[in-house]
Amino acid sequence: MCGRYALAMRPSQIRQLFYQENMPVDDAPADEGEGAPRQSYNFAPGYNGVVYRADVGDRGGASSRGSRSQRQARQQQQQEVEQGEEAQVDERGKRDEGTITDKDDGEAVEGDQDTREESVEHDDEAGNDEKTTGDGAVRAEGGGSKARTRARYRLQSMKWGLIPFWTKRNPDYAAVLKTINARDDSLAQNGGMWNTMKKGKRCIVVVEGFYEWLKKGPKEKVPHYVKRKDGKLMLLAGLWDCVEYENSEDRLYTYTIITTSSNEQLRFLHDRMPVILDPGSEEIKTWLDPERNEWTSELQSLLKPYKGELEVYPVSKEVGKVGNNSPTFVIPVASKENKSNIANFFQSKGGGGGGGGRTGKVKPEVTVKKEDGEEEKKTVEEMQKGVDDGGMGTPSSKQGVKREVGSPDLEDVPPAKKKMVKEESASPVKTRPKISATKNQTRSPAKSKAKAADHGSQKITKFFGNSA
DNA sequence: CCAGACGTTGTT
DNA sequence: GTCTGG
DNA sequence: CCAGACGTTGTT
DNA sequence: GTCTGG
Repeated sequence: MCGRYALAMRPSQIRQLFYQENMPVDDAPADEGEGAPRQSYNFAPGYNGVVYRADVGDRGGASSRGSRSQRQARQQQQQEVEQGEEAQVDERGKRDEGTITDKDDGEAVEGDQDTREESVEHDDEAGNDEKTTGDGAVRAEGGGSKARTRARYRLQSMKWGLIPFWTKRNPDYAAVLKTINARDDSLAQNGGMWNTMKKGKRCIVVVEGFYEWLKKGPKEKVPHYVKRKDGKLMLLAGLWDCVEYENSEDRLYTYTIITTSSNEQLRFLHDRMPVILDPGSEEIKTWLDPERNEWTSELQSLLKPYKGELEVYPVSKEVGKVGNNSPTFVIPVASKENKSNIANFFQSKGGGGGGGGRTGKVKPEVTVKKEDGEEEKKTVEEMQKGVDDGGMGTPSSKQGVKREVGSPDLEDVPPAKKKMVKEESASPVKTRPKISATKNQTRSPAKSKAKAADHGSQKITKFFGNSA
């Protein structure tokens, strides 16, 4: 499902919005430069996106941390969890209380220093511009000398398509494509690829909205855009990891987006949707809590269909072509029932459609930017070619309301990045696979076991606040 | 013991 | 159809 | 996720 | 890295 989304905002702007939601950002990537997140209304797998996470260190997973004895202790805990999951939650909470300032989450004595130093170095490589303390904690604001420490949280640039830390060589594209999403029911199972990350490398993936293609026939697909009705950033539950290929010094950070069943509102469009969490909510705090190092039913229960209100409407087919990028991709396209959607949009925007149309009789015109820098002008009519219906989404398109984060800002179209990141690096790879043997088309044996998400919903609270 | 998978969506 | 690129 | 390419020999 | 299959 979630295989394409919109994120046109700069990290600095995202940081500001996080601040308003009382979500601390102790570090963030630079807006521009090598390794900076891509700003695009057509964000695709393989791009560098914006991820929010607790600063637990790159090795901050449940598996590869701590001394041998600590690990054994954890295994014991894990067995307990398997035996009696429900009862375990409470005990977990108690344990956490005692470890808030203890920094017991694994980074033991030795080798600790190295890890932290490296972590700081790589922050620079990833385009982060602020210095870090590297200790994964920070003084709470206004606490005076008695200030307690709280976990550090950071925005970070990472690549979409998770590559596990144990991976030896650069995986092919098909493999990466399979890890742009992680199923909630896969996380519910005990073993498997997600096992280490779900314990210690949970994150939030920052988007403005995502695209889904409605199948209207065997051949015809109509892209739809989905965003929050309240205009806030859409925060998706995710996992991240950091890999260092053999014979390489470089660390590669990647992420995946967790999917679950669709809610009622999106059912017409697709049967799956990303897990959406509300900004500033207790759920996000729980999901990112670095002190939770085991997978519990509490964490699993966060992965449920979204209960809040979304806005869904058909958009231009131009978005289908990767490399196209335009703010028009997130505005509704006219349907038979509502031919004037787009014209209304441009008029309400104050008559300047992106260097295109004037108000009045002139047809609205937009500019579609290719990633290589070329530009192409199109009238709205042209853009709607082939789009007939799509009425079910019922776009409301009231632009006047507040500042809608998901709405395009035509006066501030972020410059499309011209350079594709050349990854390959020092690795033979890709060479001459011309004659490849037939790929394995193994049928998926429908794993599941799907522990149906229970219905419990949590309320939004004040949040992270300064310390706890 | 070693070797190999591990992940998703969609479509039929 | 299958594979690659973004 | 979707779109688009997918092939060879020989000659200059 | 960890688990499964042979």
